[in-house]
Amino acid sequence: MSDARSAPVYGGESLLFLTDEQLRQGIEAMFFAYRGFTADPDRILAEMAYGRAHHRAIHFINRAPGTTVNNLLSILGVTKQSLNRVLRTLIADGLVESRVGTVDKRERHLFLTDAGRALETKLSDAQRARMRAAYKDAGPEAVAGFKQVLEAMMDTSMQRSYRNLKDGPT
Amino acid sequence: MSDARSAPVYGGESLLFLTDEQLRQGIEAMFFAYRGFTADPDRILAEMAYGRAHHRAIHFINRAPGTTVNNLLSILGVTKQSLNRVLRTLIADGLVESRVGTVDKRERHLFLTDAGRALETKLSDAQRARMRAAYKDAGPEAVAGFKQVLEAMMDTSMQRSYRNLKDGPT
DNA sequence: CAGTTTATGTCAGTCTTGTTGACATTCCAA
DNA sequence: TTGGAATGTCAACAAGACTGACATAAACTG
Repeated sequence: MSDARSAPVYGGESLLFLTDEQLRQGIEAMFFAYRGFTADPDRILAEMAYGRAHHRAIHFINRAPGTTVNNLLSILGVTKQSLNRVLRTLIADGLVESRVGTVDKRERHLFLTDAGRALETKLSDAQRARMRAAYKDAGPEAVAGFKQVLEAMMDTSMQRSYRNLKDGPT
Repeated sequence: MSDARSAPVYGGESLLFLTDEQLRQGIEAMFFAYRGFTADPDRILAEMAYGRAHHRAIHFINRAPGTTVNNLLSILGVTKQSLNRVLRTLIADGLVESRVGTVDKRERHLFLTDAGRALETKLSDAQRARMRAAYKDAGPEAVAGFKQVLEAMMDTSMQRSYRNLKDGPT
């Protein structure tokens, strides 16, 4: 499995793209690209007292307004205690509003305030600008491949979250 | 710039893939995929007293044996204090060897020991297995697009690091 | 050779963000 | 109605990032 010479086998098509060296390059590409991916919002967040965790919470609350803490938890993949600390500061700072559920009073439904939406836009704009440049640079076919590989890299539970957000819950 | 209706403009080809919604999907895909990307090594590392920082150091030392601390620093993009803490434990645990430079005695050249290489292989295998599955699933054309977009997402300094590792230093 | 720069390492302190444990509230079903 | 399950909160702690200050040794420069 870790054979550096892992034989490029030929079936219907060349499998040279599955050599360990190719895979290693993909791993390094992911590493470096993710740094670029987060760099711009990180710069903005650093000026305020916020971090990447705040960005993620804001992003997904914006994406699915009224979502519950539990739902957000499963999307973000952190513990509720960790998320709660972030939410507490966002609520205290008036960026997020937490409303007690009407049908189930244990649940809290989360919404961005106007100020929260303003920050979301600022962060999103920065991140999308880089994304747009990369997309434009690579072209639509490359983008299709990009998404295809990323989706195949996810756990099935994440694929479900991803598709739910993409297509809307069924 | 944050106009959700950002006009799909038509030039020589459709630019529908550059809508804010498409970019947002790409952002979320990166987020979820990166979790999958790190999940397997993280599980292994958690069993030992190590974290993702140790993995990164081990990966790049393996990739460029004899590299100096400073060089590793610029690849990883962390502070020397942060890297030093990680290296200290890896050296103490006998996974990494630090040799004083022969031509410049200020420099320390870093190498994996046999034990270090063994761990590297274990971590790499896990990560490559997922990568291989994703690649196989998506096919060679998608993989080409995947790499193209990732590379376009990097800062130029990271692109340089990435290409150096890929093609070997000129 | 003296002074400056470079490469590395260390100590101390802080911040973000993850963790576990304990607990309060609410809902639901036996 | 009572006990368990679900939801969310608070407290304490750990990993790993950061900055700043400083020490040492070697290399370079004028």
